[in-house]
Amino acid sequence: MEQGAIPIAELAGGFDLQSTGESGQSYLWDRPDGEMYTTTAAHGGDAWYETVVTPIPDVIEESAVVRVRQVDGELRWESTTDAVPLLTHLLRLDDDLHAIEADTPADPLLDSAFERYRGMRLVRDPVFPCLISFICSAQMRVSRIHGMQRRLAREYGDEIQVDGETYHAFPTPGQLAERTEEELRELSLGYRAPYVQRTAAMIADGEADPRAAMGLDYEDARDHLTQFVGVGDKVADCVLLFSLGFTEAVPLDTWIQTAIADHYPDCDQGGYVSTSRAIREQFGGQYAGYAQTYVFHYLRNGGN
DNA sequence: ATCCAGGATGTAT
DNA sequence: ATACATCATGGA
Repeated sequence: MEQGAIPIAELAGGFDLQSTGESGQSYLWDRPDGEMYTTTAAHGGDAWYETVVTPIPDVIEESAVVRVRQVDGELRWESTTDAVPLLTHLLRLDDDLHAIEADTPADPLLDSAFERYRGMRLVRDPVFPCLISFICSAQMRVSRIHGMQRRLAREYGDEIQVDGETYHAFPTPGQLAERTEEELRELSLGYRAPYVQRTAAMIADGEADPRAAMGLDYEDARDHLTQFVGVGDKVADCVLLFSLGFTEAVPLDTWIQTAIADHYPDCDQGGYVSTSRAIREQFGGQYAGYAQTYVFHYLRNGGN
């Protein structure tokens, strides 16, 4: 594989690979050391993370294997292609974290969360794997969501052999659409199995395209995504934030609902849409999703 | 054993 | 629009 390194010092606001990779944004990376989600983020870490990326228009034309680790102030990578534009895309390395933090309102919770996980970036997942990941996320723990995506890739995705190692791409819409609900239940998807199968079929059949949301205003984009089975407002917000580049999206999950109750009670407007508007403004508007992700990771790790 | 996890759906009001 | 029961699974 090709190799290279990106100096962290060249990235505005730095970078923290472990908090970016293990904060419950993306479920498409894996640690070959088997320690995903097992160690606290306290000591940073220098573990390898790897993923298989299927073609992304204007970024990569062929499927690629990418491995990356953070050590000695560098982001070192191995890949079947030039990983610099690919990692820049997937890990949003061109975001200016200084500017984003400066645009985020100061309050005790946000200050603590940004300080604790400085260098954490949003991800930009491929949209179909992201959509399936968050359909699977309903009432499920982070580590188990990750396990589901690993099993889907291992059972139904294309195999790629590189340097004697076997990698598995995430299945395409067609590959998932041709599985039965019963087969997916065998992977412990539970009641989410028919949601995954039916959404994959909608996309494979050309009935709907999640990428069409990219050309819409934020709330219209969210409504567009809720047409998929198993996708409500919250999952739609996750796809907008972690795949489609809507950095203003604030997914209202259980942790953020708790944060609203404890820290921003005036933002509780009853329904999802109006509460979303209020917390989005509370978190600074355009990059409110960054604040959401810091708060989520901070609170989920015990608020310390 | 009982509770809970990055919620969504179908149904009734 | 809003309220409610129901939906699998496995770890604490």
